[in-house]
Amino acid sequence: MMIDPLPDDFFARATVEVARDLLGKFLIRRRAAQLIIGRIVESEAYLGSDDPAAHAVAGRTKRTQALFEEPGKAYIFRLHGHYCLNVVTETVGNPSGVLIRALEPIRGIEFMRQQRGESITDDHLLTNGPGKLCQALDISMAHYGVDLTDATSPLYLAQGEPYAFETVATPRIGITKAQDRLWRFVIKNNPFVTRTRSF
DNA sequence: CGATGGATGAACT
DNA sequence: GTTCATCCATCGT
Repeated sequence: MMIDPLPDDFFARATVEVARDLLGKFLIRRRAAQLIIGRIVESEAYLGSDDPAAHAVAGRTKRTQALFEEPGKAYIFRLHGHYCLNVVTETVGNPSGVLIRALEPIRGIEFMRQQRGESITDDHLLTNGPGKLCQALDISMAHYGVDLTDATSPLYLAQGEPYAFETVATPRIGITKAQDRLWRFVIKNNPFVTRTRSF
């Protein structure tokens, strides 16, 4: 049950709602016989229109191609030498998505340590950032456009197990435009969220 | 074809 | 609090 994938219609909704509802869900990386699992504890919504901070403002390019495809697909981009993972939302042609910013390691933590480097001794640092979690789960451009609603994919999203928490909305991190919009969502008091930056 | 600039992370003071 | 290594798609020439 906890590894049943989320259905298509979970993602074919308003992006801000999907971002908030993804908190507590499981991100699952299938590698051979092993499942690497993290609980989503931080997310951000990026809208296809009226959002100056979103990649969608660049229009349909080779980089943003996946954003224009079906909701539930993976949109991955490279930034400063790191990968970042998004889930496509809304409808085909509406280039919206949710950035997965932090995970709480659930299963496969030894694999995550190997991926992140043996110098990482504090488990809180394994997956508390969009680039870190991609490194920890071995997510790369090989997963660009994969179906995150399919349990046979190397990467997908699942309901997870029951988990009670409070949600907090804050401004998004690392952007210079539209900083007034409270489209970052975190699980209150969860130690695996990213540190907030100052500007 | 060179320049630019990030939805970052790590290592500093 | 700060700096800086990082990569490549995109854009200007």
